[in-house]
Amino acid sequence: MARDLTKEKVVQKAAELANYLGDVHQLKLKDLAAALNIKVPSLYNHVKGADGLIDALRIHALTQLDDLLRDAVAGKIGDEALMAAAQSYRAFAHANPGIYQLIIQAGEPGSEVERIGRNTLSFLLLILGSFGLAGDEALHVVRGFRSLLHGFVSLEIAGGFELDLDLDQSFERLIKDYISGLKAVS
Amino acid sequence: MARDLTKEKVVQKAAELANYLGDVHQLKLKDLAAALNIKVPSLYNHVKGADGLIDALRIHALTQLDDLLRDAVAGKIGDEALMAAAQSYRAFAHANPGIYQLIIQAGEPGSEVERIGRNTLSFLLLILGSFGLAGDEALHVVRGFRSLLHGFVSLEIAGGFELDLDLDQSFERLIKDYISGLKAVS
DNA sequence: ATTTATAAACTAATTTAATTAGTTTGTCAA
DNA sequence: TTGACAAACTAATTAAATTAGTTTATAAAT
Repeated sequence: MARDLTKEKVVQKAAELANYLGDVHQLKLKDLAAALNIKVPSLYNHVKGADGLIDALRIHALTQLDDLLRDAVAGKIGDEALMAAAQSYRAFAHANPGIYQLIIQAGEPGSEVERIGRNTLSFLLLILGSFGLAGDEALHVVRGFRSLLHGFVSLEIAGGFELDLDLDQSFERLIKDYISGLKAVS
Repeated sequence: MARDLTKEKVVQKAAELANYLGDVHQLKLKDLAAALNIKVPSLYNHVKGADGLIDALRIHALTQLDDLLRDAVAGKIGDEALMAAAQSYRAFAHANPGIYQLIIQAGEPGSEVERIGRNTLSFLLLILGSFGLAGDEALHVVRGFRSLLHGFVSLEIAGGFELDLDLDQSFERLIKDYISGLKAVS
């Protein structure tokens, strides 16, 4: 019965379904198995149960985000690089509403998740370097920047912004205000 | 068997346990019932099952946050009011790591949750008014401010900031940068 | 061509959690 | 003292995840 199902295909399908549902925790192994035309226990040949699936999805999401950021920022520096990073971060969240939430959990020391996280962090530091920031200064600002991005998109995805007011404008305004704040201080 | 157990006591105990566990979804009805010395089905006399409990905890959290903000800001205006609001928001999150996450979900139109949310929003608008912002301008900035706050504290609670670098400093820096950004534009 | 090893499927059974149905029992008010 | 009700209970059901043990298709080795 060795079919052509792989771990990658399982995770890919899980991501699709989770994004369709809008929340990864609404996806049940029963639904995933059905979508793959197998029985639930057969999933255990590919992922370590529900928890293992979540882990795999987290790695999937972090990898994809890292790729998107690097593509979006390529060739840009300073304000333009920061804005491009911000826009692609938000685009990633919109395209992945169901699994987005998985990216905020820190990885265990030594884990794959931690490795990818550090990778993305060092890339962000590179951008801030082009912006004129370094050392602890830059680390504080990376935290701030991540907070902005995560806060906005997670509120957006959760439906936390109720008013009838353009979200693109709110987002751009937020990033611009923050960037000009960075300049005001330095 | 009419004991002196009330819905308030059930919700209060649930909040304690959830905050102790650090994630409301790790709290099982079995554990809550045990802590209250009753059997699981008896919980249904007080809350509408697991979902009803979550709703009640959300209202509990939103109400508490609204109170804390009003207390913290009382008598302050401008920069000082914004900073006080930010610090008390973060303090709320630290004191309520398990149920904090519940506050970001928007309420159904007409619901209690929506009512409290609007209340807090109008209070924040009041602060921004003292800061010199009004209209759509102010609404965009409220969104930005909420994003900052939520982003920072949720990353913090989830362990998303891995580096050995003072978090209080990162937070204060973030708020200050943003405020000076607001001034730079206006 | 046949055997053998293995990966990946399966069925069946168990565990945990939430829920529903129906029953019992204190307390309070008529 | 009786009757109503709220709040507890037991027992049974449903849903989901997991584990154990079995079967089977493919692919490599004789």
